[in-house]
Amino acid sequence: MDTDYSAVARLLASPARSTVVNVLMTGRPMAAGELARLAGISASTMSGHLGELVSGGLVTVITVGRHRYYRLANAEVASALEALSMICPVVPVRSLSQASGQRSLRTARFCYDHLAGAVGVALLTRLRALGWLAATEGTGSVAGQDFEVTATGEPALAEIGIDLESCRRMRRHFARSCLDWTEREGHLAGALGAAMAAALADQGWLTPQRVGRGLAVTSHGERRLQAVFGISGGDLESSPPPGEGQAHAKAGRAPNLP
Amino acid sequence: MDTDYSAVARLLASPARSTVVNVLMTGRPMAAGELARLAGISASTMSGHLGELVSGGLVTVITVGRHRYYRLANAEVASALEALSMICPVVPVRSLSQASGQRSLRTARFCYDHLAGAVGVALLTRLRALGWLAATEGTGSVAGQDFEVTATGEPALAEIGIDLESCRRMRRHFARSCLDWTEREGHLAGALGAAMAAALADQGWLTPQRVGRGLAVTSHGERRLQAVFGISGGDLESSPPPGEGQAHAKAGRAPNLP
DNA sequence: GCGACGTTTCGGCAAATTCCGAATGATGTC
DNA sequence: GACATCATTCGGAATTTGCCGAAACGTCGC
Repeated sequence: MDTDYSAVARLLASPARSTVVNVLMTGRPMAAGELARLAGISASTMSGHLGELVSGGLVTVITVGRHRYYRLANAEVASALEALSMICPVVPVRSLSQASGQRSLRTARFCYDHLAGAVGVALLTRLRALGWLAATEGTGSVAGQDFEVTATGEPALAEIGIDLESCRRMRRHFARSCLDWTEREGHLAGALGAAMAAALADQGWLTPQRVGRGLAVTSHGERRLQAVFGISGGDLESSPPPGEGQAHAKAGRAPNLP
Repeated sequence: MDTDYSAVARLLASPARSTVVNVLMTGRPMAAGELARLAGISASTMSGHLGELVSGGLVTVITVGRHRYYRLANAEVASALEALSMICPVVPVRSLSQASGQRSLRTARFCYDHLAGAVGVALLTRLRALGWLAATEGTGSVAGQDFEVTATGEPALAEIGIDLESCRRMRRHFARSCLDWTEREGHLAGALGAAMAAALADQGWLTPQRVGRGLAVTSHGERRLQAVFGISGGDLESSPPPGEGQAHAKAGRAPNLP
């Protein structure tokens, strides 16, 4: 009944392994050698780290020929890492591109395999406002809400290249909101979220930053987001200024001290 | 622009420090010596651990006489720990009380200083349904929603011993939903959430388990929850069966492999 | 089959971590 | 003021961890 954080935390405690999961947060599977190069350590050392991450359940591996591709084990791991990142320092990789990188991370990024950040949040908001997506019966829940595509949404989503049928066939939630840890609102996750992220990236609306997992909206994407969803540039200014957290609760309930 | 998980994770990686934050998740400030006893290590060793947790920003300390009481630094830390706990193993402390402890943790528990679990979720749901609480303007957000007490809610909450004025005076969010990691829905956080948790515990509706941070609903509490909020016992059966996570996303988007 | 390449396993070294007991500070009690 | 209590700092021992290079294993291309 007690939670033991130490086993999972130990895996993240090494800078090398921390770099690995950080890179894998992009959603892109990565080969062992490439991860070694990115972390700046030898291939043999990285192999040991990856073995630990796999046996710890944080990462899975698929073998393709002589390569072995690693990725995060599941959405729960990605979700936990997102939450953890809110109390972790952000390391200044390049003082030059740092500011722009930070900004792009808040604007748009991959969360495991779907879209997070201001774009992800705006997208879900608009999809609901446009009536393309409707919440399923549910419990009037505030988070983790499931959605279904409406009759109007069906052709509209097909228009932008989403294959709804293959989404439904997948053995995962079809569409559900996922708490966004920078925007503090929901963004679209599940099979549909992954498909939309893939479609938007594929059609050049978004382009990955050279470093990190941030995404930038292309000028083409800006026009299309406005035309298709009615999302203007102003919607992508991330709402809460950085450093203003969920609750400064220092003045919490008075403890019953002796 | 990269997140460095290692610094924070290193702090949680030791079983002793993991025990500390786990205990502090109850919201109760704890003295250094008591924490040492709970973790089964010497006072001097614990003192070193606590120093690291404080300088790492996870924990704060207040000095009262010759005692020093430690607590989690803020709601963000508690939130991150909640999320992390979803991918952490649960350690069987006592094989006897384990099952009942697990259950009580899903039914009700403290999340930092407010109420989480099925009770916390049911409470927020009912407060909205009864019209005592209304979402503020906001952005039609799915999570992290802020709330205000309505004209009908005002006297009703006063009835059960909530001092709304002192809640409003606090330098923290008045009322806001916080994602519940076992129920996957929102529960009531913020100053009002803390006040309600304190009131319910104070009036004997809930009673803390001997071990861990779980809470049990007393039979008196069961009657009162029904009478005041219309929450029946059935509402407190936690909805998603354990082990059924947010998204089994193994069949994620096909990676663009070579 | 042969060499090139990506990856993992093994042995060993350097550094960090964890822990304790003894000593020191600070505070409340008599 | 003397003493007990709570907490911290210091020094040192046992253990774990992170890292590398060398060697072994599989797969690909010729």
